[in-house]
Amino acid sequence: MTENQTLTGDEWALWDLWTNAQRVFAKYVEGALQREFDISKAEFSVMVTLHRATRAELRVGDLAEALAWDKSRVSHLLTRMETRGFVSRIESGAAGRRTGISLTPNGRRVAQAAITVHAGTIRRYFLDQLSLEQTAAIRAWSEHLVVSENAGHDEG
Amino acid sequence: MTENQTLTGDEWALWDLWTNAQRVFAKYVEGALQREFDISKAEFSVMVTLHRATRAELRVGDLAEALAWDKSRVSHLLTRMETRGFVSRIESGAAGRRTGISLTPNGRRVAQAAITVHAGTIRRYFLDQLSLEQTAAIRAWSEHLVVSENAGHDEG
DNA sequence: CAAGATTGACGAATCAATCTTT
DNA sequence: AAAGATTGATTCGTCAATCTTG
Repeated sequence: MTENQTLTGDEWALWDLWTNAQRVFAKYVEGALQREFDISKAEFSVMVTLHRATRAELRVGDLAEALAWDKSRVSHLLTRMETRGFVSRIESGAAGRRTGISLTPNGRRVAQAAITVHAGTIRRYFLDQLSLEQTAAIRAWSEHLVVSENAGHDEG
Repeated sequence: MTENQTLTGDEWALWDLWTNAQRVFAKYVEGALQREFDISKAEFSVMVTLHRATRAELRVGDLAEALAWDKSRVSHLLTRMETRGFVSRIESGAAGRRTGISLTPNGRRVAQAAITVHAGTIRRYFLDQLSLEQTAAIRAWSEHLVVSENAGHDEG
């Protein structure tokens, strides 16, 4: 539990270093998407989800669940992406005339290219920088956290 | 360099796990500040910087530099924090009647308590979860990235 | 009215433009 | 005019309210 605690200088330094590294890394990853395709991380996430989907059309709720986002966030973003010609909202006549979302041909083209660039950035600044030990360390810590969330954790 | 690249399933899984862990961790850290003090991460950052400062008053530019933020962001945030009674903008008569920023008594009290809670959260979800090897791994990767930024990196 | 989606209002961050002091 | 700070416009995300379909 969170008793009265403070961090030592070393602990603070590690924390500070780590948060800074995250910031720098995010800057590289998102900067590449912005520079080369003028898309945000959020737009990229939607593109990836649509691109990977086996079904041709996804619903807003599917996207929201896959991305763990608010439905309204998805809806707002889709409106902007529709304006820019990346996605289209279509009628899926099959299972009850619900609105379906799909990438436009142009959106699909951008998605493909962005995924490649994104993979390169991750490789360059993340995967290629990690030794086996570092990979294991990151995996272990990450798994612990993600599992703790799914398990529901006892909050103070 | 970023040639035509894709990620293997394992690589993608590691990346996905890691980004998820970051999200979960941020949720814990920021959630605690929000829940217990109703302050955002940004407000906390300003409080910490003011609290740690040796000088009694900092200028907007000092805060902006320390936090690596836009000056206007600092200014906007200070306006909100001033409204909430956390900070005050005062005249520092000494070195040329420039506006100085300082924590109010209440702001200082909240800052102190928030720093303690924050330290506890970091301990619980970050420091206590890391073995020596993991700590070293994270430090090495972080240092590499942060140094690469300061050195200026060659952008493909 | 329940589920799914959209819309509007607001808070917060960014960028450009403006104001102030020397 | 240069440095420092603020302000305004725009954009994105969140929350609550509304619209729509069955």
